[in-house]
Amino acid sequence: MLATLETIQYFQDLGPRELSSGNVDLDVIEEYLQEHSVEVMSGLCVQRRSEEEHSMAENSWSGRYTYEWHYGGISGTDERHEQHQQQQQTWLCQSSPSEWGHCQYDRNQCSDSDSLSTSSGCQEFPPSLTADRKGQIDCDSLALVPLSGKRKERLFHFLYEMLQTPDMRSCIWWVQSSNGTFQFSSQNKEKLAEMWGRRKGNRKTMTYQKMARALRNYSRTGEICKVKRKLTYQFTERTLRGLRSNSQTFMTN
DNA sequence: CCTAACGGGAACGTGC
DNA sequence: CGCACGTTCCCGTTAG
Repeated sequence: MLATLETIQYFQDLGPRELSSGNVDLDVIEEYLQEHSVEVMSGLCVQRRSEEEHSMAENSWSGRYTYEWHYGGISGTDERHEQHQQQQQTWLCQSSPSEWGHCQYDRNQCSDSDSLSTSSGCQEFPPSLTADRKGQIDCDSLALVPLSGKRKERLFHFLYEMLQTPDMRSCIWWVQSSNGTFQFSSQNKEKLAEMWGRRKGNRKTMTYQKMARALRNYSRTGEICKVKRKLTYQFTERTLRGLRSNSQTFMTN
């Protein structure tokens, strides 16, 4: 929590010029994220352990998908679990079915970022700090980073984290955050891929091509699907729900 | 025709 | 050791 706020402050401290120009050194951001993500998680775990000494085992996994992991600090009590479920229920009710075209790209809904002049109301690019700050940065920033311990962080966690990081918008941004559609920058997608590779500690440099292959596999598992639009993907409803409820829980505790 | 992006089979790596 | 699952490699295809 504290670290999350510090993170926001950190990016704010970079100054408006760098933020708006998108020229912030991505290495610096990555370095910062790596350093602090560990702190965030360990901090939460320590705090939680002291609060709920006999809660569920840390990092127990109850489902098929990684986001169904329950950190000790998240779903410790039945009451919390209920709240968690209610949250999901609420989310389900709020999201209109029409927003979930089951990964069918609908030109009427989303304007193509290549033709930004066409306004549809759902296009969230070009990235405006105000749009993001009022809607997302306050609640989700980096909360999903710490898939600590036994299970490796997965690509879609990383992407979601990047999508919540304002300064990564030169690499990746929401096309329509309400339905989980996001898009990679044609210019900076390789940079993002490299960051992913380095975070995983790969021997070889990760490329967008390889990262996209991993993304395609998500369509089989129903976690992310491809949108018929250049460099654009969509978190499935289930995935997005899991990601959001996780980050919300972090913030509210 | 060229290039960027996509698609998918198969090999590889890793945790259990 | 074997299995399951996620990642990476590689190459053909598609679209602009």
